[in-house]
Amino acid sequence: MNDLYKQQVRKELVSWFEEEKRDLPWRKTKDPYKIWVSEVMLQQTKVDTVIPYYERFISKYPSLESLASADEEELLKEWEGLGYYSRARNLQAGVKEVVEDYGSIVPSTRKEISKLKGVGPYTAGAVLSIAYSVPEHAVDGNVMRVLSRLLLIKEDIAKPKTKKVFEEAVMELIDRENPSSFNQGLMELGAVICTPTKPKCLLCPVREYCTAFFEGMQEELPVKTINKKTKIHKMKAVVIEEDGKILLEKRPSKGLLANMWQFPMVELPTATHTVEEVIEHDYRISIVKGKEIASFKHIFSHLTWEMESFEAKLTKDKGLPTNCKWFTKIEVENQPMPVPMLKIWNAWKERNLEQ
DNA sequence: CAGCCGTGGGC
DNA sequence: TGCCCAAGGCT
Repeated sequence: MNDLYKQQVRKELVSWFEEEKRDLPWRKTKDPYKIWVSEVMLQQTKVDTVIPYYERFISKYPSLESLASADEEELLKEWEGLGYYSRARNLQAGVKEVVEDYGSIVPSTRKEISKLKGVGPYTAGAVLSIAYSVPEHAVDGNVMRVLSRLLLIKEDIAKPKTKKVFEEAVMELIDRENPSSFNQGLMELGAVICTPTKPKCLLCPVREYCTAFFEGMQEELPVKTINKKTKIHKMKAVVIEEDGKILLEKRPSKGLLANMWQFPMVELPTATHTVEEVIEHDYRISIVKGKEIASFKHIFSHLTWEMESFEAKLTKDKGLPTNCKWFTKIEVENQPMPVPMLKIWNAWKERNLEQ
């Protein structure tokens, strides 16, 4: 990259971004806290999905202090449906660190901000450049795709080691006068023009500087390996109503769907045992299975639940585990539940509470 | 480093 | 339908 090339790319990218950028809620502010919230929500999540969550979240937690003192269950409820729920807990933990250790001022150096829980290399660079105009790299999937094409970088972006190549490229190319628009410009370009398939090269502001376009290779880049099949888990859940209350179980604080609530659920890999038997063993209750509620497949990033759910009647209670609790139907609505549980709950309500 | 961690949408 | 994809971080 010679100096003239870099200057031209910066100029075209920044001016394109400032003229064409989408009107998004988090682009109305430079508040480091709000930028931080948006960046965490946007991790592996589409803009259109994030918008309503962001609006509700900032409305409920407008400041570092308000989030720091938030109730964790309420926080998770705000996050319900967004996925990757540990993001919410890590965000709050990071915010608490800022309030307690940094006088409620989000740190403005990579070294300091990177110490915060949930703030990795990307989020650090994004907050620094967007909120503080610090010329730091913010390399995500978009940036790797755009730069792999612009600079004809053929290394496998699935390998963690490769990210360093792109971070170094950004540090060389970045507009030090306007790192905010430069970094966002790269991501915006990746989102609307330099898309994974069928990139809109004829609309691209840096087309004439793009090596892959010159070579006609834009569709072949970036190089990315990987794809593993998800393992199937056969899950059976039961909705148990007793004296107008519903039995829920809180999941462990680590691992899949941490701290979320669910209906009592067991995995039956083989047909060796019945649902009733395994429920009795795991929950120390006896039940009689009733009508089926909903059956569906729920695909996570690395595993699949083949769900079946049933109504059930309680016949004996030998002392529930401490993570189980009875809730009124109103209270059930206020517990943070993952999407597959919401599906069951909605199907159950439709049958039992309407007319 | 590799595996884990959600969800919804596009083709 | 099946697979890929998205503004990643943690362990």
